[in-house]
Amino acid sequence: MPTRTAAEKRADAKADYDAFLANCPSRQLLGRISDKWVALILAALGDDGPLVGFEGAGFERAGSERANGERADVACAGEPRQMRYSELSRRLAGVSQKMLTQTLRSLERDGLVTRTVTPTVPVTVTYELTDLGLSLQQVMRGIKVWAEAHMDEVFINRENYDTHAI
Amino acid sequence: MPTRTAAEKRADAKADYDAFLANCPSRQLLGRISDKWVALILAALGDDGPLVGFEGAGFERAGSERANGERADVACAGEPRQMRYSELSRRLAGVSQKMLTQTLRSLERDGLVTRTVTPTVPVTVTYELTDLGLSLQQVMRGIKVWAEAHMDEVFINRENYDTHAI
DNA sequence: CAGGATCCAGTAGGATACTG
DNA sequence: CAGTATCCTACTGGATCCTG
Repeated sequence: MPTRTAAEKRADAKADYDAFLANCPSRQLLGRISDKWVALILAALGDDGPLVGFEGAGFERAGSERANGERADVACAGEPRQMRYSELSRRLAGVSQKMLTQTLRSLERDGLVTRTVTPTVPVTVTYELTDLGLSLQQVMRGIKVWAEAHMDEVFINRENYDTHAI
Repeated sequence: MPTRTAAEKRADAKADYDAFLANCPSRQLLGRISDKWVALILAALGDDGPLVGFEGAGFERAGSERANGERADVACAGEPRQMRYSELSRRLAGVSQKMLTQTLRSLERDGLVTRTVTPTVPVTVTYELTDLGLSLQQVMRGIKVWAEAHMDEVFINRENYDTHAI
């Protein structure tokens, strides 16, 4: 059958992408997902627990208890990771609507999140990770965690660097 | 003892960093490391093998054979992940000297890589991951791999998105 | 509520030229 | 070789106003 879409042809071409190459699409994709807001959005939509052993059995979720009130807006009840625009906006403190919308659109286009519009009185829009998005979230999560975990160490290194080498 | 550096005071403050907060230093750090060039530099300095079981025993390294000459500049012999400036420059195809130098400085300052100058005739500078850098590389590697692995899927999603929703 | 549309400042980042 | 310095453009991203 001669009617094959470009997508199909690309799919079974199985090109071995290499982000080290300047013109490889994966380089561009890498640039797209290596983004602060992407990391935070994915983390927000996926922080219903560590789910380390995802493909297997028991995935325990991080106890959603944050004793000190302040922000208990995590909203991870039941079958989680499904947030409204305004929830995301509040969770990612300091994000501008432009960046939030723009990043969400990009994620939606790439098939990492789904956007669901519910025609209530004031319209309700929810975002949710797709399976693909979840797979990326698994690795992106690590970056955020790493940053939070090694902040102190980095601080000390910076101080050394700045004072020692003037 | 009253003589405690700011670094020390910060260290045992053990603040629970949260990148979701706008003013948290970890947010800034997250922004810094969520970078295409950071990902590629770390990957280049660390691609001496999968080293999944790093802390444990046998780490097999990816066979450093690239039959077709062209670029055999991977230079992962012996005790690997130690690259010269020019090697990195060649490996990260398309990177400008400015971005390469700038990113390397930043990584050095944060204690992720070490910079070693050997006063040969034309000076020789090598970069190497620190333990801290290696720990980050372990997670950053996943992003590059993910991008390369899911490129096709993303392509299809984009096509659907673009055609379906005009 | 969930954005779309603009405007505009800041900076990321490439190109080029020069140096120890 | 491994940068530094400078210039300049383009895009990032915030602020603001507007709409269904």
